[in-house]
This record gives sequence, structure tokens and C-alpha cells, in this order.
Amino acid sequence: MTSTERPPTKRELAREQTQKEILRVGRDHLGTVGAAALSLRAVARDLGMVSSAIYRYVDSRDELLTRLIDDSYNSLGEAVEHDVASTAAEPPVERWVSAASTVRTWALDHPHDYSLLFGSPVPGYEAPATTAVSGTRASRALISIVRDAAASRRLRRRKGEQIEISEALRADFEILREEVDLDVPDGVVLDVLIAWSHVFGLVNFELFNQTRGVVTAHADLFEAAARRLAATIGLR
Amino acid sequence: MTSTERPPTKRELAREQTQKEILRVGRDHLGTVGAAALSLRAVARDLGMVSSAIYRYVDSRDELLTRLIDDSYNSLGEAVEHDVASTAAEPPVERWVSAASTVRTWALDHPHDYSLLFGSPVPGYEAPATTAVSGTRASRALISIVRDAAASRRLRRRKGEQIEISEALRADFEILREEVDLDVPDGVVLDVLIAWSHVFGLVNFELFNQTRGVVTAHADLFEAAARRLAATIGLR
DNA sequence: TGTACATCAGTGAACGCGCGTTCACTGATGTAC
DNA sequence: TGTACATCAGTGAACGCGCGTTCACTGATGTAC
Repeated sequence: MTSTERPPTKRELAREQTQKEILRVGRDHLGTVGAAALSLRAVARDLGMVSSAIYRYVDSRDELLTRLIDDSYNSLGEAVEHDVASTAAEPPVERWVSAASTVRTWALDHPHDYSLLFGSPVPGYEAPATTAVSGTRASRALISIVRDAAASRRLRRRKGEQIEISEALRADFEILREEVDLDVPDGVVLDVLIAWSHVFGLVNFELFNQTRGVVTAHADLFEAAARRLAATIGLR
Repeated sequence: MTSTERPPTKRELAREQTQKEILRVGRDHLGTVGAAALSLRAVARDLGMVSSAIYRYVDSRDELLTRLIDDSYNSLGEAVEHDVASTAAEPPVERWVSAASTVRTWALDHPHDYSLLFGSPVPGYEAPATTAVSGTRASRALISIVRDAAASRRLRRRKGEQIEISEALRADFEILREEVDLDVPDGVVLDVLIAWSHVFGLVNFELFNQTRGVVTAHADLFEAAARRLAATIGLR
């Protein structure tokens, strides 16, 4: 990492290059054939390599999938983080709607990547147990909006019925509060979880065509729903 | 259909029997290996048939998948309809929570079936364009709770900010209202759509392990969320 | 700068796998007379 | 009730496919002296 390191050799440069190309072609195939049909042989073929050569770079198909998942999480995470940063001055509701829409747009632009992350598990693929940071970036960015709103006193709740929250759930909430540094009452945590999961739920519906026929103005519905749920949280 | 029909022949009985067994074994495999890995050869093998024999009963793998999808939709639909019917006397909120929980329970009991219906599309499978009735049963049952509540004046809204609803979305809502015979204002339709998609969104999250680590008391969270959203709709 | 050896990217053949689907066939069941 | 023919469920072999992965190899690149 320091500047006194010996310069990379020709071999090392080539290796790095090829590594990148494998990921690039892998993402490409992911985007066309989907994760389940992703094959090392096809990737190698596209790179002009013989099928066995790819094993110099990748341990197994599972490993490539794992890298692609990480890559995709980062791509989505970056998109949302960028959006959240760019709306820092706007009212929390607007920020939420904007960030949620960014998730949706990213999903529509990368349907197979999104499937890989949030769809049914890829048959035969066993996800590693690593607590990947990349997997939480988008969610953390969304939640940061609520944190900011609370800090700037733009989170105001209307009085209403209280939903009863079980002991076990309260414990989960407590850990979550620590984890994401979100110091708000249980009712708000619940509403945040609802709004958060709803973002992905509605994208799922749209992407996997569950709203067949029922809705055509998907973008409008999504925005209205995001706005409604942001208001429920108490974002002003 | 009339009683004067000639009785079924031995052959016809056997055929019907085998048809049923194919579906049964198909569902079985679906439940263990998942839809993507479902194979006609394996089903035939389990039935003690040679692999080609199954083509006497099934046109292609796609056709079997289509039948299984229909079957699963009906299974879920029946479960929810039954639940909704059994709670007719209870307050609408409770009915909603109960029906939503039925969806969740069914999903947990039949994870692969659920994936097939609401997860990422099965690679290589092209769903037929038929407007299957089975696919809407569960949703219709959920919505009937809101209709009943409206009819018995147990749907009351608190005053609050109005979410703006676009012209296009309003048109969708209009068609939807006709379609499911739900005579409520736009704001309620929006909330119903939110609550409805949320049921499936949260089940997705739980089933596809998106809440990894964040939540452990899944059932409690699900119920609290369903209750909260039912209240937001205005069910009392 | 030159030589000897070590490293490692990429080759090509092969293994064994399971799949969907077709096809000509056998033999049991059903039907018309 | 018996016979002749038609129907059709199930057989077994085969086709062609693509896959993941292993292995002994060649030849270029890198390194130590």
C-alpha cells in the first residue's frame, strides 16, 4: 500500500486484468441469462479461454456467484448512498421517496442482479455465512434518513392507537437500535421496518410481475406508497 | 356430468390416477429440490415409469410447471378463503391480521411453492398468458375483508395528510375498484394496496432470509406490521 | 547481461452427470360387429 | 359370448445438449545467482 512497494509485474497486471474481466463478463451473463443459468464454461468461452483456464481465477461456480452478489450489493448500496447524500438539504419525506425510488430504478435497470439479491435463492448455491457489509449499505442509507430527521426534529408522530409489541420483538428492536444508531421509540422502529421492507416488497411485485393487470402506473404507485409510508413513520 | 353418463372405463380410471400421482410427485419434488431443478425424468423415476412414458400425460416440463403453479395458487387461495370465512364475526383488524398470518404460515409450510408463485421467475420457464383465476384467490379473499368492513361501517379513517394520486394511478384504481367490487376512496385503495403488497413483501423477506440477523421474532414482527397496516387502512 | 530454475497462465482431452425429447415397439384394454 | 380391429399406456434405446471439475502438459514470465 505504501509507495515504496515494488511495482506490480507484468504477470500481476495481467492477472488483475483478467480477474476484472471475469467479473465483468459474469455480471453480463447474470444480466442476460440470470443467476441460475450462469455457467463458468460460458464465461470462459466469452473470454476466449478454454473452460478449464477459469479455474486459475475462480475456485468454483459458487465463488463466482458470491463475488457477483457482493458486487451487486455494492452497486445498489452506492446508488442509494449517493442519492441520500444528494438530498441532504431536502425535507425527510422527499428524501425517503427519492431514496426508495432509487432502489426501484436500480432494480429495473438490473433485474437479474436484483433477483440474485432479493429473489428466491439460486438453486444449488449456498451463500457463505460471512456478514457482508455490502449487503447492508442500501438499508443503512435508507435508515440514515430517519436518523437525520430525528436529529433535526423533523420526525413528528401523530397520536393514534399503539400497536402492542411483544417482548421478543422489543429485544430485536433494542439490538437494531444499537446496530443502526437509531434512537427512536418502538412504534417508529416498527414503522421504519414496515416502510423499509415495503420498498423491496413493492419492487418485487413489480419486477416479478405479481401486479399483472392490476396496476400499470407502477412508478406512480411506488411513489405514492413510499410517500404514504414515510408519512406514517412521521417524516415531515 | 349427468348421472346417465357411461361409467369410466378401467383405462380412464388408471389414467386419472396416474395424472394425480404425477402432480403429487411433482409437488413433492417442488418441495424438496425447488422449481428450477424440477425434472420430468426424476418425476417419472419416482413413479416407477420409464422417462419417456411421462409424455403420455404431460406435454412438456413447462406444462407440468404450469399445472403446479395453478395447484399452488389454489392451495394458498383455499387456505386464505377458509380463514377469512372462519373469522366473519370478528373485528376487521383481527380478520386482516389472521388472514395475513395465514399467508405467512402457508408460505413457511410450502416454501418452494411460495417461491414458485412469488419468487424470481423460474429460468427457462415461460408462463402462459392465461388469466388464471387461481392466481387471484388469496388477494381477493384479503380484499373481501376490507369490503366487508366498509359495508358494516367498520372502516373509519382518521383525518390526515392526503397523498397526491396521479391521473394514471387514479385510472388504475378505478378499474381495480370495479374488478374487486371495493367501493372506497382513492386513499383507502392506496392503503389497501400497500397493506396487500406488504403481506407478501414481508413474507419474502423472511423466507428469502433478507432480515438476516436483524429480526428473530418474525411472527411477532409480521403480526405487528399487519395490525399496523390494517389500522392505517382504517379497519376497526 | 546471461544462465538455470521456479512459477504459473492457459491448453486440450477427458470423466461422469442429468436433462428434455423423439421414436419404433409391445402388449394390454376397449369397442364394433 | 366370441372375434377382429383400434386405441393407447408403457418400454427401451437413442440423440444431442451443456454442465462442473480434474489432470498432465506446454510455453511464457519472473527470480536468484
